[in-house]
Amino acid sequence: MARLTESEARRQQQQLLQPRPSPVGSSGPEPPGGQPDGTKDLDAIKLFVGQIPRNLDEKDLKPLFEQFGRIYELTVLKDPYTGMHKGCAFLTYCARDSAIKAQTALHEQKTLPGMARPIQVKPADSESRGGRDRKLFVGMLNKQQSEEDVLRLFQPFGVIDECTVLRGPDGSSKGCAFVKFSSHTEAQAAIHALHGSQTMPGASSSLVVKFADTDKERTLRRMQQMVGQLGILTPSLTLPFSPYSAYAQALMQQQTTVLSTSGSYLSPGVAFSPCHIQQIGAVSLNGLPATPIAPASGLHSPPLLGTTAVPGLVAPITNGFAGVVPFPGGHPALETVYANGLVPYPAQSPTVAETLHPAFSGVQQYTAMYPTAAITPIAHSVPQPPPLLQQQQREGPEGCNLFIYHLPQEFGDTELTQMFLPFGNIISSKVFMDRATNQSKCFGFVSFDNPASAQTAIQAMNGFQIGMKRLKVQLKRPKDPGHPY
DNA sequence: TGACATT
Repeated sequence: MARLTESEARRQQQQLLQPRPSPVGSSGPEPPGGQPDGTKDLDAIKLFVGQIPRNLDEKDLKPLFEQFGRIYELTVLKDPYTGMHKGCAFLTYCARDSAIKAQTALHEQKTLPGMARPIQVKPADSESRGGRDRKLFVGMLNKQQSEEDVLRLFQPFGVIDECTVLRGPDGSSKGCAFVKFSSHTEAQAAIHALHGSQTMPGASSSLVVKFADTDKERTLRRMQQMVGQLGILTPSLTLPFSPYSAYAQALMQQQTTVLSTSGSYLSPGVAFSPCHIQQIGAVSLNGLPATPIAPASGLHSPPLLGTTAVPGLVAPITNGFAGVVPFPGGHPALETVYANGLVPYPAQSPTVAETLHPAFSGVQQYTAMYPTAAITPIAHSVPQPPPLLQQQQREGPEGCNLFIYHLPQEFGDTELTQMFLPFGNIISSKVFMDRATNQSKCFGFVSFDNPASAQTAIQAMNGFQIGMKRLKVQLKRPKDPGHPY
């Protein structure tokens, strides 16, 4: 009964999150009541209201709820496609207190005309899940510290709903944890008191306590890491979701594919399984100083470059790039670049940066032509260990083979592959090595299985800046420059 | 600067 209502609510909320076409006619002459009105408390609670008669819209409901305080936002849920009233709403008061009053007074207490069941008024699922309002990320823990130790550390600041130390596949701590308080205020207090307050034995810097990333932020962070680690100079690094570079876009697309392939953790209604948490942890930690990828740990041997320290399901891409990060020495400039995601170039203003990147113009065009088909093979190639290793040096059909010059010295086959993975199905990729020195010759080949992918890659990557160089990406010259006769 | 599937 109440169960049913809840799961229904969840479904409805999920539907709400799906893209919906612009409302057509049926929502009435009034603008939908979703416009935020005034300001709300930082810790305001978004309420889910269920068991509303379908003939009542926002303006009909307003008086009922207004008696508990000023309404910030009230939105009746409608079917995204039919625009049909779904019999429930989201309600946010300006004051947190009003929400509590309304819940107390109304939830299960009153039945609206025509309804078989009493009205439901309770915090929306989004209030307890997915949001970053009371969940903390804790980094720089001692790897010996267990959930109990973390609890002990955080208990003084409030009621803890959940505490999870992130662990690797072998069960060893990753030196970080999630701690969920019962309220935003408690979480905030813990941040103030604990962040940077102490350095755990064995940790490389002081304790990190911050609100956990939302899914969006996590995705963005990962994208930025990858982009940053590639040393791409792009002003979009600080502008969330600004579709600046075709490459960033491709990465985003690819990640979406990866994420949805590996499980439904993007779906707000689905609780993370411990397994997912571990995978997410492994990935999202990359940007933090505590990561296994950080130069502190044993990544200083060239053989590790690009050969994913974590040959996992979720993050071969990330790891592959991450492998490029720590340059053992001899490339201070690049190291700087990769570490902070910016190119140490005289030109760092967005304007100049843009002019440096012919490839960045026409992003929309790129987006439009980015074929869905090109994404699909990625989904296949990602979760499986890449079978690319053996099939080197295979040329694709004419028009599918790229010649790439000005590769960073450190780029190996893996990095090359991963850099071009977003654009299509790669048949082979090869960085040429000087056989005497075993050093890269800074050029290589990538072959796609279709000419469109090759063209897309050229569009996006030719002129692409990595470190101090800009890539040259062209079609490989046809095999026989002469003629068959 | 360099330059098109190598030993």
